[in-house]
Amino acid sequence: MVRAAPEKSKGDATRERIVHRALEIASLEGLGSLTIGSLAEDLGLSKSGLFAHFKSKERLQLEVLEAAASNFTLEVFHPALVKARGLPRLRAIFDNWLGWIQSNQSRGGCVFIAAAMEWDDREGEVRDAVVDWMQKLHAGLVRATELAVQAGDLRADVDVDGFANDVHGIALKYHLGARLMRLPTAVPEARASFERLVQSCAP
Amino acid sequence: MVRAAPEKSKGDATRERIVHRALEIASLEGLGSLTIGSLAEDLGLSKSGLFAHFKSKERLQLEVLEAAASNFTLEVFHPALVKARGLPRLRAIFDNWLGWIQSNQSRGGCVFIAAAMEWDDREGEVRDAVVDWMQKLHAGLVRATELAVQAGDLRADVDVDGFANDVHGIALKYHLGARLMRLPTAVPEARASFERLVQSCAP
DNA sequence: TGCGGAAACGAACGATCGTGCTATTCACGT
DNA sequence: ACGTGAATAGCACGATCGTTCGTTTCCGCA
Repeated sequence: MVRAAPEKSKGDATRERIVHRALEIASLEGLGSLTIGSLAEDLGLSKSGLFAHFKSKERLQLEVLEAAASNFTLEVFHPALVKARGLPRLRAIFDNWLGWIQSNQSRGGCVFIAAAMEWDDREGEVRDAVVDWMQKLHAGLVRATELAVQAGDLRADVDVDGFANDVHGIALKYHLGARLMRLPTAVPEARASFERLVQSCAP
Repeated sequence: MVRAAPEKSKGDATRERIVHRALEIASLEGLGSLTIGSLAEDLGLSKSGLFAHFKSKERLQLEVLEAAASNFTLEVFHPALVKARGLPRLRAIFDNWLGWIQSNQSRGGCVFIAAAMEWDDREGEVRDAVVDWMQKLHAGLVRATELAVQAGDLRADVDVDGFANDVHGIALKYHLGARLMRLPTAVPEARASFERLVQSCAP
């Protein structure tokens, strides 16, 4: 039978469970180190039973990225929409982003950043998906920056693309400081960098 | 026999050859994806013959990082020493850094950045080595920034740690733009970010 | 209640992983 | 020139990788 929208069958439930756990592991060990065998054992499934849900490992990786992308917009962009257009919303996006990267629970860092470094010299659908998401992220940052300019929170002559790049750079450096270096000062340092950047663009 | 300094035996020569090629591959595929079998085949050696030089894969990875570190100081920091203390030297370091990341030859990006993302949630000597190098990199950037302050090129009240963080962030974002996104505009954008940062700290 | 298809399993495959052993080849000092 | 230790090769090991196939279990509808 061909179902239409909600997809609530038993298979879809475990499939969701698999992707959810796979995202956690991929965040910790990297999307490339994600292995079907250990993932199946971790979930109490058989290797072949898990594999049957996706016809290939690459498909699993792509669904993991898809889930991560939807989580990102849900945890970073959406909550910021309640803030007023302009600097408040921009700051909320940045703060949520820091929280997403740190993610005090078991999740380990932004899976896209790790995947971006892992796949930057490879080819294939995984790489394409990461590139695509990065473009959307950049577009989102640019849009928020433009609104801040329109709101008069930033000078009218700021390079919105450059501003988005700089914010992204601060987030990347924060990822290093918080996760690799495990610096307790990473959050205030990142916030300070952000505020300095905003200050330098203040009208 | 225990030799002292120059180490010119046959074994050391091939050992050097191995590490050199291993660094190239690790830059392209990632330090974790580096495999002894394919590396041996690539060099025309037997797997066991190559393995005998290092007693473990981890040791090989550590020597690769060591070689990368010495390359970095040789290509990024040392050439900048001919420039005058202050902003000229700082700018030279940044430019050399961009060149190191892009590295128009077969080498693929900064192996430390990739390793940093790959090992940020693992434990072991490789992680320790990456952390150690990152600290030294930060110290080098801070030192160059301090000299720029002393030279009067930057305001006396700038947060040198924060400045170093921001420069590092710009370089990280450039890595993404140049390698993953393959943007031809990555270099001028990174330079523009750097100049904006300097401008915002000008006396 | 029974039936049909979806879902999960068990076993096996070829390949490759890192790592030990032993044997062979080579370079070099006496 | 020879003998010796370093350097490399050959082979095998257990483990694990992604993937396939055939079977079994289970859910949901008639």
